[in-house]
Amino acid sequence: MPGKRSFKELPARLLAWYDKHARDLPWRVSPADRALGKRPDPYRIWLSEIMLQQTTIPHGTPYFHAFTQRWPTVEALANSRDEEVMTAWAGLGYYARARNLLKCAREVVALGGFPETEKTLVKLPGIGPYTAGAIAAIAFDQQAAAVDGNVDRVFARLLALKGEWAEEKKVIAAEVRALVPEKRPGVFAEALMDLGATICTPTRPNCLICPLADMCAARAEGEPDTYPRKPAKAATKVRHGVAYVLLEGDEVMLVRRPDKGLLGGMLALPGTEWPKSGMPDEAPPVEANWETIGEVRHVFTHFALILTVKQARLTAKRPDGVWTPIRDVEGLPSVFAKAFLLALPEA
DNA sequence: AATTCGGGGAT
DNA sequence: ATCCCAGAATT
Repeated sequence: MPGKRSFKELPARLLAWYDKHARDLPWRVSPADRALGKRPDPYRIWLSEIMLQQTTIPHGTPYFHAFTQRWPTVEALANSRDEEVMTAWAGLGYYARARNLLKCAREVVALGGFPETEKTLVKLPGIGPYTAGAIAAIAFDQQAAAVDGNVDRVFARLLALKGEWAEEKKVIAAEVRALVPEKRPGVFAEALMDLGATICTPTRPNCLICPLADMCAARAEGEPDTYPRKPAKAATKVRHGVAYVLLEGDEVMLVRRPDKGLLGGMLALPGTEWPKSGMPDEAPPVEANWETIGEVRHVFTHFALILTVKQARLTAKRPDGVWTPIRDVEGLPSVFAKAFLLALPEA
């Protein structure tokens, strides 16, 4: 049995591959343009990294365009009202990211610009180990590692890691840190992610065209797609709730959810709690002639929700709501957007 | 170390 | 149905 594989040639091999096969993404500077001295805009790199946390590029990209058009600079974003940013983020999910985005923008402006090192970046709200490394490397050419889900998968296979996944991830982080080249560390970060996204894919990796195939222990074993070996996830349970569409004239009553917890800080339809078991036992927000207009099924990370939607027309507005003309409703998270659509199918 | 936190697309 | 996605913050 040979000893631990050497990845001495890995960085050069990977960079050569990337020079030819880099994905063209809106926030990126291509390897060719980098060679001409062009540098990415730290604001755009930061924004894209936050938006793409646990989010696919097809889903995040339209939001990236909308944000950069509306807020071209971190100063513009920092000066925006919280509600505008939450509305623009609606539908993208993980709304703590949007709250932290604004906090971070304001801290960055107070600092006079983005800090340039991993150590300082990671102190900012919404920036964790991955994002700090990615920004430091990609935007500031720091010799930092950016270990995302792609990179975890690539190295789980290169090393054929079979142990407990939480421990193996630490092994991977150390391995990647040791491999980051002095020159073009940002390009190296992008290249590793692209390899995972386009060749070393979760299912059916295309080892035949992989530039690292000869270094890959999982490839040598013959079943690379069985890596990484992650623990099984718990089954998602079902919860029930009721959402209310209160109409008065041509306006609907919305509410602003508190900053903490699920859908924190977002606009919503008023409704019951969603108890972990059983049916909600709360009374409707007002006495009215409630009509059940449908049911929405929506899957969150930890549970599935069956939301009964009831509608009533009032003759006087409740004072504690955010009354909004029906045609102007925007900024609802997906579950409430679906529910509202039941009431206003033409909207 | 485990849990919370969204949403949509691919398989 | 299950897994995955340029993960971070909280408990």
